[in-house]
Amino acid sequence: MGSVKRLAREFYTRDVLGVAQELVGKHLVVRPDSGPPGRFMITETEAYRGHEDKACHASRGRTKRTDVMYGVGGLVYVYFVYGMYWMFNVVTSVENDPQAVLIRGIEGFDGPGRLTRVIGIDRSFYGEDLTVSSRIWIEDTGLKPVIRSSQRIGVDYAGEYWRTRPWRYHI
DNA sequence: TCAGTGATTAGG
DNA sequence: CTAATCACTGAG
Repeated sequence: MGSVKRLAREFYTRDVLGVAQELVGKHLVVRPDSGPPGRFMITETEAYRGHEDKACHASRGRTKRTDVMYGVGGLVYVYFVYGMYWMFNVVTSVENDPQAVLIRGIEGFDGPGRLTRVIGIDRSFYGEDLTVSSRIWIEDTGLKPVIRSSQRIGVDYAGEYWRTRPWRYHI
């Protein structure tokens, strides 16, 4: 699936703070089993930055769930939470530096659990490679929206310092 | 404000 | 094996 606008490896193998900001305004493309691909502009993201970040799942080490975060940037990290919701994340940085961007909103659908339901992302996307997959990828749009930042949502457990990092980015 | 819902994880 | 936790959502 060779779209010329598909983001390549170099986009993802950078620090998560830059990638999270630049993903806002890009197009997430998801291909259902049959029919045309769905395109959704990313409107909100959050950065989770490796072992030291107490809000990041990888701060408690490498487990079956977090394994993909230790892979190369551009892989998909999906996990299930609260018994109902799939969370969709994009792995960033190089191998063994477990960073990821949580996609929190797409145009028309705010909320990380809502959007995965709408666009049909589930466990089967775990480990998918956005740079080569025919099911899911991200495209450049040329847009550079004005971004605002704020504290991350739902990470009160991480303690004062990590809870207050302004690593949520949105239009 | 708060219940629902079940995978994941740490601990015995 | 058990029990606590959880990067959430929608109803009231």
